[in-house]
Amino acid sequence: MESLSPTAYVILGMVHKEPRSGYEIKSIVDNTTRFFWAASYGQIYPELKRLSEAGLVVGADAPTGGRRRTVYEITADGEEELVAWLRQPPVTFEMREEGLLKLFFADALPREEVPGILRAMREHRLAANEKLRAMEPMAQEKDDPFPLLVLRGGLEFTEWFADWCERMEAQILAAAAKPPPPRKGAADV
Amino acid sequence: MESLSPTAYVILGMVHKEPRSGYEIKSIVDNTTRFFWAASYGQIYPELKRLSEAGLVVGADAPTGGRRRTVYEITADGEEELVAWLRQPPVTFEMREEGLLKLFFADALPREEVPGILRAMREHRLAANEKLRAMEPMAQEKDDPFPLLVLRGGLEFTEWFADWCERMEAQILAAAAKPPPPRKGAADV
DNA sequence: ACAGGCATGTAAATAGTTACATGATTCG
DNA sequence: CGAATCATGTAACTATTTACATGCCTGT
Repeated sequence: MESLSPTAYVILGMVHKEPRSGYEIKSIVDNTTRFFWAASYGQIYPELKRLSEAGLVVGADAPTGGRRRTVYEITADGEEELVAWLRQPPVTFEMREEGLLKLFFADALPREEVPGILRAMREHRLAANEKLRAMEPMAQEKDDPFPLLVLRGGLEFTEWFADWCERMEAQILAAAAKPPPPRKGAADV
Repeated sequence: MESLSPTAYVILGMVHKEPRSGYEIKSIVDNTTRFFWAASYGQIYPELKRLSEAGLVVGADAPTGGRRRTVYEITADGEEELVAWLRQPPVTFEMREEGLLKLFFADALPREEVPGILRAMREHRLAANEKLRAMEPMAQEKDDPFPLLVLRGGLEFTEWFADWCERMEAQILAAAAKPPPPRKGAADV
């Protein structure tokens, strides 16, 4: 059998506890794992079909009124596949942070514009923090402790990051205000 | 003009200070921005061609011995484009962390196997931290302070994350050792 | 009646990685 | 001489997003 795409495991994990529809999976992902693993309809529906063909999930008609709806349940094979994956040491770690990239190249910008980058980054992290905070009550209700643990990691991370932005902004501001130490290129002796 | 791909800006930023070859750009990216913005040959060479056609960079033959080599220099238009981009508020923030995903689904695993996930995550962060540390002297030599600032952010981040993993592992271990509080599903009255 | 949410799906585009082909130079 | 590194480039593949099409149901 072909090896599964990373998104396949998100789906297997999401249908592990109870059968769910593609739509439900998407909305749960958007409210939980999206901060460290996103998935779109364009991935979810085709992947459900593939998983179903591979016998790792089974779909069942579960219409709401006259609205057609298919919920997918994990099979024994799917369960096995999920657990085998969970046992593999995690490898993928990727980050794409446009703010850090801009900061990295900030020398190309007039100094007084640099703090704005950090301010914008900080605001993004604070906004993310609030979204996570809003989810906390939901996660607390469940008897599964791990989503809550991960969520709190997210809270701590966004707080650390926002704080770092603040400190770096202050540092740059302080450096700009103080006597300019030996500067770029020219020997200003 | 078509809007540029995100990777295009990495390239513009990389050739901003001095002309560089595609090969050099790749190796600098691999040693610096890759932690928050990676790029492969498959992106860099075609993108250099596009940027060149758009007049944002100009290529010049600069062979090393008999080995053909093209270095690209940024043009006034390219400079303008880069600065305009730097002034836009950053938007992209993405993370894909297989470890957190596994932790999120860890309820599907026997409890005693969960700390292993955190241990593996921690080791990855510590390894990344060491790589960053090895780069610090290089960054310190330059007169541009921003790459160093970003690098130190990376150091702090990896340290925070490694520490979080350690604390969470301890917490899980402690919870497992202590009297098991009301547990999953069954009412064990 | 209409907005908004539920629900499934696909087409097209964009992004990005991996692997390979090719060939020169340098260093041990 | 052979390995590593410098150097450019492409083809094939995988991943992922965006936007759209379709249609039902619920609440106002």
